[in-house]
Amino acid sequence: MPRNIRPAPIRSTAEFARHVGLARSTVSRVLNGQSGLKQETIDRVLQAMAETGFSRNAFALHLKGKRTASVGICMENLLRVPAVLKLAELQKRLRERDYTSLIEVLDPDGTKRAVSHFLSMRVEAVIFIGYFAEKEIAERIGELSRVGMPHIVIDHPGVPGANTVTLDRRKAMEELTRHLIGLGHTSFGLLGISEAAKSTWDRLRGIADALEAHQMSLEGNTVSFDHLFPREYNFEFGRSLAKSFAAIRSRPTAFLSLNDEIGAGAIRGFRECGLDVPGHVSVTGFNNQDLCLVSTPQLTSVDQQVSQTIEAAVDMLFSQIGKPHRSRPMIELIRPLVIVRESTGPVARA
Amino acid sequence: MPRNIRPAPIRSTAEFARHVGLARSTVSRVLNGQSGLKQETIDRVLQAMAETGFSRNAFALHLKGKRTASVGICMENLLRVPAVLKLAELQKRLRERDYTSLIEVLDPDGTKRAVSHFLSMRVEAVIFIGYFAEKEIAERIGELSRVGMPHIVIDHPGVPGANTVTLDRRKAMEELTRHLIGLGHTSFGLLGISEAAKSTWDRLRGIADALEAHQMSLEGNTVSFDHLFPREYNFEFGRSLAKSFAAIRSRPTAFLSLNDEIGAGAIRGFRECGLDVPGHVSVTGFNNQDLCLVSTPQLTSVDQQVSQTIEAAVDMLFSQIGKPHRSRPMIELIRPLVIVRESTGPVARA
DNA sequence: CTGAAAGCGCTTACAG
DNA sequence: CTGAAAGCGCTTACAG
Repeated sequence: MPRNIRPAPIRSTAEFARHVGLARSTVSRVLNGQSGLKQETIDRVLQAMAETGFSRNAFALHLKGKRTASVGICMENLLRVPAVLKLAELQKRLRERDYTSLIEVLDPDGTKRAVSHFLSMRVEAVIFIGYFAEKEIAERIGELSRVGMPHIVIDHPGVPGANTVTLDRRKAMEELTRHLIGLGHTSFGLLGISEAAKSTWDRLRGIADALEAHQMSLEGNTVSFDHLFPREYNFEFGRSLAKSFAAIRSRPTAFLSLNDEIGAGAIRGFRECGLDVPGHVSVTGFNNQDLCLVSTPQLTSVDQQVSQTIEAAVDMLFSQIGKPHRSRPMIELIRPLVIVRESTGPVARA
Repeated sequence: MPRNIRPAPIRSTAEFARHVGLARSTVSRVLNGQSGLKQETIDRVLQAMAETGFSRNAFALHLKGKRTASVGICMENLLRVPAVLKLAELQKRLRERDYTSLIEVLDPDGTKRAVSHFLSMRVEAVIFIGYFAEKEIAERIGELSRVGMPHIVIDHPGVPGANTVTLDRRKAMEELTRHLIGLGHTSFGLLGISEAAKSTWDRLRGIADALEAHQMSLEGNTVSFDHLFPREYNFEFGRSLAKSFAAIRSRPTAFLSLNDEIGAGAIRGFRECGLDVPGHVSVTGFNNQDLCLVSTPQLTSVDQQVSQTIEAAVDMLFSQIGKPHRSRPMIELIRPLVIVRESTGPVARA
């Protein structure tokens, strides 16, 4: 059956040159877009490329010394929507600069293997997106700095020595808290935000900033029930917390959540207990995901400004590639945007 | 300042062998885990690796003929949550088999460049996730088949000649429609599901299947207002459609949506017009995303069964790698799971 | 344009 | 264990 006879694929420029009837070096020159070639020759080569599906072996190409024009991206496994948007945006911008990207989606403690893969692939830089195990990422940054490999850490603030671009979560929480204080609130419930989780330390500071500016404090004006439930940081976690708060007498009038899922869950929980949002209690989320719109009432939240974040990261990245290594890390904070929706309102008159 | 003097990174096994004080071939044997080496030698090499951060040049490694043990993944740009879950799950399972993955996140019509990149990187297979431009992906599959490159298409049914794993969306819509018929509904509004979008053809067929089994038909028992709004397929689209439906007299009593966002938007739209869900109208979503829980009432939807899908895809993939090319494409349909929640109920008594 | 040659960084027999 | 050698598939001068 002739339809099943496939010509063996061409595996090298030598073979390919023979097939086109040209010298190996001539083919090579065409493929590298060098000048001084007859148009006819060029066309012959390109047509044969299309016909045979031949493609040069990238491994030989880069072995010969050609830049790989690639960067490695370590992406935290916990794939929430904002992280994914960042990845897509990042790859788009890298492609615009003719860079390819190697992506590894991994557990927060799986960076070692990924980075060594990147190094063996001779990437020109390494990017981390997400929140990784503190010790691990600090080690990786140390290793990369030691060999002078450019790097960026996106959204994991506080890694020693790391070039970092991150949303100013402290500022975000400060603004959110100020918004609530402006509505008359003086007692705050914290949902999933606590000193226990290292990654939320800066948010707690932001809340404190706003409180202290109005002669309030974390100790005196915030309450947490996080210890009552397993830390799932999802809709059900928020719902459970809300039900616990609904059951007590001297309940806070405003609630700040770690993320939108918890916030939406809290709204649901309060309403199931007969409390009106924002009539009786105000609730905020974080991340400004689609589900803020889906919630009833729609959820006040904080936008991550993905586009600005990635733009800053890419700029910072290319300020390192091909330049001498700088010992001082660069740090850029992205200004958050508070989106006020229906879930926050004036404190209820007693 | 000595702290700024970094030793120049070691760039080759030759240099590295000199540094350790061993022969190049000995180092090579250690790195390849060959037998017949003194433990002391092995330890010396491994320790020096750790100290210097040396890693073999992957390009030389694979040029020499070592399998790349890599697959290329083309990922549609339109990054919805289920697609991302698939990506993460896929990469995890590939890693378990010691495969690395090259991922390109791209526009539905950008496959050509990505695939040629994969081929030049000598991947052992190519995977497509998402819905691509019909003509483009058909061309790519043709090219890949011609050179005998294993491939899988996930979630784009109907590509000629393609090895395909996809959720049985026809079956899904049939079951969802049967669920509604069982609740007494006989008049259905379609939100974002129409013949116009090639990608929803199979869902329309599924609805027809269920209707026809009960002496109903698409023509006689379904209505669409899709033509009144720009096709955004998001929350606002659903909300606008619902408001249009709310305004008419002989309104359907059940609504089938293209996705969860539209379904949630429809619920919101109906409620804003004073209609109770599911008291007056029932609404369904598709994809079973987190936001189904956030919606009030919670949204009846269809789960994509990501884990089963990826498992089937990986199995199908490895049934091709290293085996002779088969001319008959393999096709596997994944059985969907209807999740009934609060947004669907008995038809209202007039 | 052609053709022969060197070299990129590896691995893998091979003789010692 | 060492050391010299061949070869993977490319590019890039170089002489013709």
